[in-house]
Amino acid sequence: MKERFYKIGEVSELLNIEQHTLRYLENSLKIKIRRDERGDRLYTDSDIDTLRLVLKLKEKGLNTTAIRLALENVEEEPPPPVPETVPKGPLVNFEFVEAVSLVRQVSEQNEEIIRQNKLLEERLRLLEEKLDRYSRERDATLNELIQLLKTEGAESKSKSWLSRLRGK
Amino acid sequence: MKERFYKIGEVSELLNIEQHTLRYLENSLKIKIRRDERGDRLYTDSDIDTLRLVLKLKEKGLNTTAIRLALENVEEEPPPPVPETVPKGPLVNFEFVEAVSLVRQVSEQNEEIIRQNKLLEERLRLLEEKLDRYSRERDATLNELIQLLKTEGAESKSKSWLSRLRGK
DNA sequence: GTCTACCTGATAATAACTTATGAAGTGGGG
DNA sequence: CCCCACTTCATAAGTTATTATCAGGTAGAC
Repeated sequence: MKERFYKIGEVSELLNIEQHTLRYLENSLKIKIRRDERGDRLYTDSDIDTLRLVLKLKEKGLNTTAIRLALENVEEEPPPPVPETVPKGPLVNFEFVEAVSLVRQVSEQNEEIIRQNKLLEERLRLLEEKLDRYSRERDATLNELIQLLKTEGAESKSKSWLSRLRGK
Repeated sequence: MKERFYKIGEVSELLNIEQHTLRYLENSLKIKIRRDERGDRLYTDSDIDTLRLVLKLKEKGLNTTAIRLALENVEEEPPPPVPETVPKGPLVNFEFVEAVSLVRQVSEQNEEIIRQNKLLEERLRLLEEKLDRYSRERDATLNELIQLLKTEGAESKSKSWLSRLRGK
């Protein structure tokens, strides 16, 4: 648990970065580094990890702003596994929180609409089926009628089918 | 469901960006924009949304790479329903970028739902029309038939209407 | 006292990124 | 035929970001 501190010279060698670059990063990224009584920087292992990350992101081509943003969302979040509710970090990350909650909200609405759509869809399907059945029935009925007319009509037995029709 | 397309000139005015800047963004961000037969760019509403987002991120100071990253996490998965929980960080806990991408995702989903809704509505309208037509037709036909049966059938002049029916 | 390792602030030199312009060409309309 | 609104490719110009250097200082070690 003994915290180990590195001076800028060591870090510089360790990470192969010029000291002035380290100072530059510290400023531009607004990274806070401890100081001793004399004002000399004291880098912790964690700081070095952060720097390694920064270097990686830089390689990827992210600019200072993006890296700073990324760090903001990292620094304080390693402990909590998956934050059930909207993450904290209220100090810096107002917009982030906002975005997340917005997403939640919209997502919920979306789900609701999707549910309703499903219901609608089902109703629609039933209706279509019904209509289909109806039209088929109608065809059948008419065909039947026509058949009757053709056969029985030819025999002049009009009475019979007429009454049958009326009976219905 | 009618997709509306904008030419670069319109988009330029709409978003207040020079056309060459739009082309630059397209290249640097590797955004894909549809073209017509002549090669002219056709921007969809979704494209414009994307551009708005890009502009916002630019204002925040993110560089091309960062924005591209943010967009990438989005473009890929439009179909997946609603992410139940906010996904965990991939490479580096880059939650902000993810949030942004989530927003895009969700709003895309939103559009999709709206599209589906419109489709459903259209189907419903067609069905109603169809149903109307059918029932009117059916009534008409049956009435006609019944009329025939009542009048002519009663006079035993089956031949005449039967042949008429056959003539049809 | 001189070295070494650090600090700050300012400035210079580069590199990278964005935006603006120009040239040359296409196709639709009036 | 010319104008308009596009296209591409290339290049210039303008901005920012990053890296390097220099100057002037402090404190501990030998």
